[in-house]
Amino acid sequence: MSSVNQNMSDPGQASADRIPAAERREQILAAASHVFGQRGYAGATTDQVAQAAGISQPYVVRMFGSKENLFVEVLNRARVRLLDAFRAVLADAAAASLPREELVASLGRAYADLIEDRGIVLSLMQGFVIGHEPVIGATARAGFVEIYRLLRDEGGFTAEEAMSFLAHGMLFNTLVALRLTDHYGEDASADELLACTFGTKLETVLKATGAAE
Amino acid sequence: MSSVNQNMSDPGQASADRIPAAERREQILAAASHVFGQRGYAGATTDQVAQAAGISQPYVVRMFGSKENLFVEVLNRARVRLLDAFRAVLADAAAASLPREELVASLGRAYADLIEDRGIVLSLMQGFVIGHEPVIGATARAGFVEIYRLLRDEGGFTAEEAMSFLAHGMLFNTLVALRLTDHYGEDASADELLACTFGTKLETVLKATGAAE
DNA sequence: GTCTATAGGAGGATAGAC
DNA sequence: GTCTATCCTCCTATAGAC
Repeated sequence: MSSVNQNMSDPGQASADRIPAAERREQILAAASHVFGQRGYAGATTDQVAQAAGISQPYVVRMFGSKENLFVEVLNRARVRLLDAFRAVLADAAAASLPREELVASLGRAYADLIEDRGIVLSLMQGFVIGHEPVIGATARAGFVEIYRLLRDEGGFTAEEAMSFLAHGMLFNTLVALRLTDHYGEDASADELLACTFGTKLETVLKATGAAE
Repeated sequence: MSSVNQNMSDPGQASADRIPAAERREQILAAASHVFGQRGYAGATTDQVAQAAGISQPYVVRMFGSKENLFVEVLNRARVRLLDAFRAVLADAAAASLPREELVASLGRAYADLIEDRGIVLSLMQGFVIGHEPVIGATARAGFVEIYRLLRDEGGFTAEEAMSFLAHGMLFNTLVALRLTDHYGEDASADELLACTFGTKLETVLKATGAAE
């Protein structure tokens, strides 16, 4: 959240807040994931992203060309993170030749762990919900189908299994986006739903979503 | 979509486009459901709602006080429609003392039929995704929990059953919001997922989502 | 690589006539 | 009940200096 700059292993000019573009880019994407995840594409402003990243608004636009393009890159980053996490689980599962049920549970836990960075899951969800936008919509659709395909092809899921897995993922996303997790303990029905949805990962999720402002 | 006015049973001035407030209100809410469902709360403008309703932008604001308030009313209207549809199914099921599995299927079909007016389902989804907004978020949370409670209390679902039912509903919403339904036939994986998710209601959904612009 | 200044355009809301 | 005119804020994007 702060704009402190640590001692770079990269030599050259040691002072001044000049950071290599690649690193700055990642900083901005991380900040943007957070902001877009929270307020949605239309609801977020490039200035909010800039402030979260500790830089000026025009620089955000300068670096990504446009707000739309920035959001597309946020979606791509989130998709890659998700696919990587799932592929890691699949590799482990193949090595240990886990039974199918165990695999589903492992993938579910990996998904829940992704919420460590709430921006990932939420910005994806914000992308899913604006399929109407030509560029963003196409990106979101392609990403969604790619995840389905991963489960079917690399995970060996049946259509039914993959569908149900995704369904629970969408409920997961919705409960986080709704911020029901932030209101844990206020309503018995809601608590029951949260407990049932998140299972053993309830604590993880509550902690991750409660931490951020 | 048109602003034609039919012969009112209500007497008084027969000409001029003056419509009783209650009816106008419903017109605006229907238009707003459509627009908000499509573009989200922040992405939609009161002027788009006005044009969809065939009236002037200031009149929309005048009648509902603010854009935020209009959206809250859209959410309330959608929630009531959904709860009514579910209660109708539950009443029938009780009368026929259907087995649990049949009940779940019936509720699923009722939900799919709601998509006849895509705005209902989509504006709800757009509400769920901005839990961050103080007023709208609280409304959306309360509505979501109310649906869960209906399934548990009036439907006799276990927590697990209700959770899974909601999960599939969220996937349903997501696929419609993503507009994957508008791209049916373009990708084999996507088609498989759509077929698996919507089942016998696939045709209904494709027709309903394909019709609107 | 990063900032300040600012153009230019929407969009929500209000005033007030009819 | 409904419109036109309009204010004022906010926001994306560009220009150009350092």
